[in-house]
Amino acid sequence: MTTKERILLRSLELFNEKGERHITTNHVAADLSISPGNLYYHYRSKQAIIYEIFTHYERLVDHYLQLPDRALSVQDEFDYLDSVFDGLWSYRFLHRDLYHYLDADPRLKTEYGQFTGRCLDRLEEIISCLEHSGILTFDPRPGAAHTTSAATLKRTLALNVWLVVTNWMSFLVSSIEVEGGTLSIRHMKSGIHQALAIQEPYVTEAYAEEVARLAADYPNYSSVGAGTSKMVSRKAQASF
Amino acid sequence: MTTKERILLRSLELFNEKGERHITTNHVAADLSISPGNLYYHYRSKQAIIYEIFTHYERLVDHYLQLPDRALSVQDEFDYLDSVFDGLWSYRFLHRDLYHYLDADPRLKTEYGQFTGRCLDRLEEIISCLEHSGILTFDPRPGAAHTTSAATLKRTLALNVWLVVTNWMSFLVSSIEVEGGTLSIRHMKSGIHQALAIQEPYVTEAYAEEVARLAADYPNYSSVGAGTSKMVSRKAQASF
DNA sequence: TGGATATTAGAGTATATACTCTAGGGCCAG
DNA sequence: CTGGCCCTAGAGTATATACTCTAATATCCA
Repeated sequence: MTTKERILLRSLELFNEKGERHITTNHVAADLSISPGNLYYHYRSKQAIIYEIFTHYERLVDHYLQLPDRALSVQDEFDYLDSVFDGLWSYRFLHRDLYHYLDADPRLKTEYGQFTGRCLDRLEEIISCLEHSGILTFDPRPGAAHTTSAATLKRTLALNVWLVVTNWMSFLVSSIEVEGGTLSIRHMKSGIHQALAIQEPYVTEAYAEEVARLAADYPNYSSVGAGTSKMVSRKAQASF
Repeated sequence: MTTKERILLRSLELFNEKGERHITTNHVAADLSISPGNLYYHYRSKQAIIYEIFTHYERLVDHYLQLPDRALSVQDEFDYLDSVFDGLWSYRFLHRDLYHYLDADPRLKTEYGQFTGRCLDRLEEIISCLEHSGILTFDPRPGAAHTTSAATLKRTLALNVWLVVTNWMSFLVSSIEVEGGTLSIRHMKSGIHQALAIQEPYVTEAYAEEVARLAADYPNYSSVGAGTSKMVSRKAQASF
């Protein structure tokens, strides 16, 4: 592995572990037992390192969201969610300070905006494929409210899934008291249930059971961490 | 207004406008035409200022989410969403660096975790009230998939609404190219549609129309900003 | 081999910024 | 008055940190 690659990789690891704000370029250099000058020979700024990490992240997620050349199964949907959560986890520092990075680098802001757009398009296509496979349906059903067109519905659904998935970790951080104080990929994956819940009303009866069965393999939010005490122990104590 | 109050208020304004990272305590002091020493006489650290802003924010949102002593109307639901978005907007700098603030201040982390828990409880109660009013229903419907209990459904729904609402702004920042480059409360409010969309499948037929009518008053995401070109111009070109 | 090019070292710097310290002014109770 | 106390000024500091500069060393190719 070249020095340049080592710098990138180790930066990512340290940023994820300790937070980018706390890791100086000198830290990274020291950790790799190279000199600051050396680091700056390969990357002209800390910003440049972060930018390159972003491009890796985007490439990874683009890759994950590719559509196969066949109909989609329920398992496929789980694989999508699973791998996207993996990606988010591997680059988790990015989402902790996203606003700041976009604010500091106009080029990044533009490209990241395009990336978001691409992801939403893909998500919408995936949803359409699942509809085509008979797993989801957006046809108005008897007794159900249907004031929105199916197309709008799918676009909105895609966006909401994206919002939940990409912000699941920040929610965990702000609500959970994890044992040991550190989040793990296991906690992260509990977000799959949240994402599924959004589409649940659109799952056809024929596939409902399979979805539920596959979902059971993933850790549940309330089981995985302490949470707020009320979140865990509460049992349908709703006021009515 | 006392000097202490002026410091807090102006800090909030500057943090929101320019970003907390870019506003030093010296900036705040200079802006108020007071000395740094004076500022530190009232607040022993920048952290302390931020902490106090947090408590104001939490008090405000707690206030917004109070349950009235009567049945809830559709209008009430819109009022909830509307005012929470107002709150998020007024304290928007908090959500830009949330992770960092919680990381830097354990006391804040604990209290914010409790705050999140409270909000989710309130949201769940509101949802239950709306169900009681006949606006929402979680009864299994013919032809619909129903593998989850109504109680779990409501809790999950509350959390998803919370996720979408609290992260709507960060999505806007990362996707929209706003005219003039600055986000406004108007952009923010377009998130109401997103939040509503999550509960849409549970709206009873009797109230669907009223919900749609009231929603029409709020700006739509695609109309309010340029967005990614594809987001705007695309017209149901889904692949099937 | 020898010269050019790529890489590395590491001390050093410029700047930002949160915060301190001392001194003094205004105000009010006694 | 006057002594004490809340408030304010403002110069100053300690520290962090992104980045530079020069010189030395490795590597590669003719």
